[in-house]
Parts: sequence; C-alpha cells; structure tokens
Amino acid sequence: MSTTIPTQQLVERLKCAGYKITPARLAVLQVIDDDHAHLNPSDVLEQAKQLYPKLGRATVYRTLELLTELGILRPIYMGENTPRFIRAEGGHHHLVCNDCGDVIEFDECMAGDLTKVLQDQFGFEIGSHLLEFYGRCRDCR
Amino acid sequence: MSTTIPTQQLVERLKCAGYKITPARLAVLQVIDDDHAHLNPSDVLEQAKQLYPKLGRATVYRTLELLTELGILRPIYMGENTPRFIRAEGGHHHLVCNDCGDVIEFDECMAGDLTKVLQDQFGFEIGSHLLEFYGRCRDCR
DNA sequence: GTACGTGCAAAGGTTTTGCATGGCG
DNA sequence: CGCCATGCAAAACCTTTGCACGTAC
Repeated sequence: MSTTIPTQQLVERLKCAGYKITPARLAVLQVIDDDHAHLNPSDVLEQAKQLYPKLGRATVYRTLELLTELGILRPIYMGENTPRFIRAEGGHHHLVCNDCGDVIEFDECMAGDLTKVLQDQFGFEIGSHLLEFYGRCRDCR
Repeated sequence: MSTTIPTQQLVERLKCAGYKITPARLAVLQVIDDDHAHLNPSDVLEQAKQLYPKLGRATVYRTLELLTELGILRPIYMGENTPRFIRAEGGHHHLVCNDCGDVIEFDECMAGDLTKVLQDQFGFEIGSHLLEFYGRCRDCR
C-alpha cells in the first residue's frame, strides 16, 4: 500500500507538532485523509486494520483524539449514537434525510460572508463551519 | 411547579399522535421546552427529576427517542461523547470554541435563501437547519 | 379494564485507563 | 538508548432491553 500518498501533508503536521510517525498513525491517517469521509471509530479501525493488521482499538481512539486536538479532525453527530469524524478544515455542507438517514453534500455556501461579521462581533477566530439542512429526500417523500 | 406552561403546545402534539400524557413525559417536556437548551440525556434526567423524583434513566432515553421521532427534538454532537438534544424546528446557529467548549448563539443567518435553492436542486423538503462555526473565543485567544 | 408506559436491574456497546512491551528518532 | 506510542485486558460509561407493576384514558 504505497501510493505517493497525499497523506504526506498530514504526516508533516504530526511531525511538526512533535509526534512520532508510527505505522498505527499512518494507517489511521490514510483512512481519514479524505475530505468527504465521515467515519465512526469502528469504521476507522476496520479500514485501518487492512493497512496495519496489528492495530488495536484503543490506539484508534487515541489517534482520533490527537487529530482532533491538532485541529485536523472534528467529531459530528449524525443521529446514531457514535460520533463520526470529518476533516476539520473549511466547510461541510450536508443535506440530511430524517427518514432514511442519507446524507448529500452540496457546495453552495454563503458562510464566508458571515464569518467576518461574527469574527468582528464576538471576537471569535473562526476556522471552519458545518451547515446542515434536515428534511426528507426525494425518495422518501 | 405549575406555570400555565408553554409546554402545553408540546403536550398537544403528543396527544394528537396518540401518546399518553404521563408525569414522566411532562417532566421531560418541561425541561426541554426551551429553544435555547442543548442538554444531554444525563442533564435532562437530573433536571426532570427535580420535577418528578421517581423518574428513571431509561424513561428519559425512551422519551428523548420518542420526541426525536416526532420531529420535536434533534440530537447534535458538540465534541464530547454524548449527544445533546435541541428543538428540531427552525434554525440553530452556534459559535463553538474549540478550546473551552463554550457555545454562543447568534441570530444572523442566510440559510433561508439556500433552503429554496436546495429544495429545487435536490428535491428535498427542508424543515430545519444547523449552522455551526468553530474556532477560538475571545477569552481563549 | 386494557393497553401503554414506567422503574428497576441486567445486558450490550462504546470509550477510557493501566501497564508491560516495542519501536521511532 | 530513552521515551513515546502501542496492544491487550480490565474498568468505566452510556444506552438498550426484558419484565412485572402501575396508571392514563
């Protein structure tokens, strides 16, 4: 499994923050290095284990926590009772169906304008955002 | 504890859907009947127990699930590993601090415009939305 | 009176922690 | 070679389920 990995960028960020690059971390990084993934811890374990079979569940939790602290990942809640992790940067725009749970991503977003307003008004330094609409999809209507 | 409760509206919705009005449900309804609350199941249990001490934890879970099915509540994830329940209607706009976890609500929101675009584009029937910005608050900078 | 709702306790999952071993730098 | 990171197993949590009893309608 050796693409010239785009994961490289993430590896740099770990290194710069003073963390060691281990096979366990590499496996997790490769799995979550997709702007459109939204995996829960068990998904990550399962997929990363294919890259590094010795990987343990606790390590996945520890790595996900680390990546969240570094601002690389963000946990979101999609209705079931486990968190799902998505890339923290930029924006995520979801259309969630209340009936079948399907999630559609869309691009349009006007959050950029608001970002500046909010930074000024509340003194917040804003790094990313999540915009979700809830309703019923075409098929479920 | 007997205001002329605004909770009345919620009670109606339960009745209409064919559910019995019990003290346990009333207590939970009163606790979550606040557009700005974002409580996790334990919070709800704790607060509702003050209104109805016999209340059990399982009943809180069952009631929260029921209210979610009826479209009255919606679970969201705010970083810890428990869901928090908010009123499902309309929009929720949060400014979340990555460091201290503080949540500020704001009013401005341009999601209304997008709603129509998305309904047309994806055939979705949209009922509500959640817009969250993540960053660091004034105090944590 | 009947069916639905409840509280309790046990079961089922998920997440966290402790600790001896292993491996990155 | 020194620490940090890991895997395993156990502990701690949170959530769900089964069941006999209570109660809204």
